Amino acid sequence: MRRTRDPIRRGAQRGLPPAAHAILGFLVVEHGSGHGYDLARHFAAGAPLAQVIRLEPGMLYHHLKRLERAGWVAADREVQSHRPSRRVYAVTDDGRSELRRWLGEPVVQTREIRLTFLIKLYFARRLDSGLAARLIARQRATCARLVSSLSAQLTDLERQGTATEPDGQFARSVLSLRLAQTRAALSWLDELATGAPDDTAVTRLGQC
Amino acid sequence: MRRTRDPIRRGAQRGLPPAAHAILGFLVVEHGSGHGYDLARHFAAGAPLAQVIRLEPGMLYHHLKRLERAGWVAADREVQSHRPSRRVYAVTDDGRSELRRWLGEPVVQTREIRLTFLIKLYFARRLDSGLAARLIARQRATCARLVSSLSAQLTDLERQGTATEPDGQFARSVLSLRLAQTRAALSWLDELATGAPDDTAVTRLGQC
DNA sequence: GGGATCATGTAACAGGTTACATGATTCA
DNA sequence: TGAATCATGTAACCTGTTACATGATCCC
Repeated sequence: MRRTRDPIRRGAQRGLPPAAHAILGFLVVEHGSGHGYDLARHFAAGAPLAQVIRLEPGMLYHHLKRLERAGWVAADREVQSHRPSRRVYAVTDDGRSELRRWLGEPVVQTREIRLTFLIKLYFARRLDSGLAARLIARQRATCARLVSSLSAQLTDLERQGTATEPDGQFARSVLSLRLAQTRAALSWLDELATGAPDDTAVTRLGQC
Repeated sequence: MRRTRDPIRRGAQRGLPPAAHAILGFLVVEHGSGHGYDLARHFAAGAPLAQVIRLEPGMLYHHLKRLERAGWVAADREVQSHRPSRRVYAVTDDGRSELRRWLGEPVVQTREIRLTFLIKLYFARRLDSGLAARLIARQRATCARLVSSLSAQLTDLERQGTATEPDGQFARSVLSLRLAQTRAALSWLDELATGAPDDTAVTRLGQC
């Protein structure tokens, strides 16, 4: 007897992935609507976001369908003479407020800075410099809390004196890597906020 | 719009993922053989590698099958009285040399340090301290090259003077984040090699 | 008697990568 | 005449996550 599984969507609870939000972002930047082929250019080699996220046409069209299902965009078929007809997607009010919410929210983990945070930064800067400043400030606070927490954990580990045993040594290495990466992110965020050159930020790292 | 296509990739056998190598590593550490249930303990909460990689039983058994298909382990059914019979996997000679090869190879990208490199470090230290020293040295060299390359790119960007335009500013931010993260990894690797405390390494960052 | 432990898996779902299908039109 | 552009997808194949199936024995 096969039991049907409780169809509560685990995936729907999580928000859509950063790629979907990037699509939403480009639609808003381009006056609120656009079609797949046109959007693909923003992810092709040479485009600024291409250094951060890769998005093949297949996935692009997939995300557009998902955005439509979520009610953040509305599709309309546009027939052209001498050209294949296209699906034009327009951002809805829900889509706009979702993008705004997402752009203001910092990422929780340091490793997400490389992808998700950079995408947020790109659109926040293009759409609203105040929002960008707020995003950077909140991300800074999140990273600073993480640095405190990691420092405390590292101190605890050293107080336990297990750092000389192999497993303790490894645990210490893991924490110290995380700490180093998060501190680097923190000083990079300071740089973003002030526009100061790189060397200044590196020097500042020694003081924190 | 041109889409660059790489037709060679199809049949090219990618290596097994870091999780599979971690399993191989534990088998070697535990005298060359073991079974799934036992291996699962090394990935359960509280185990040292659990801070780095998460591996549910389902994936663990999946990887064991793949290791067997690759010829790196050989399975044998062991019947026990009073206990369910188990599949005991023994590492083959091919498996041993593959592990050794993998453990000596540095990771190419900075983001792989958080997962793949830490796993390599864990097993290299447990199996052969000379191998660990070599791994760290080679990873250091790889990161140092990356730092040079990223610095050069950043300098180029600034020489072009596009850093004031929105897209140029973004490209600069992306590069400077990568540079900061790779520099942090580099000084962490120095720490690993010397065993110096964290503060020393942070100070040293200002000099490089 | 009931939960924890031993032991190995499968099913369904989620998400991404790579290659290719389709077919018109425009341009060198 | 054939390559590139316009435009939207599908198919096959990976990896990974979560939950559950199965059934014994050990410990309280």
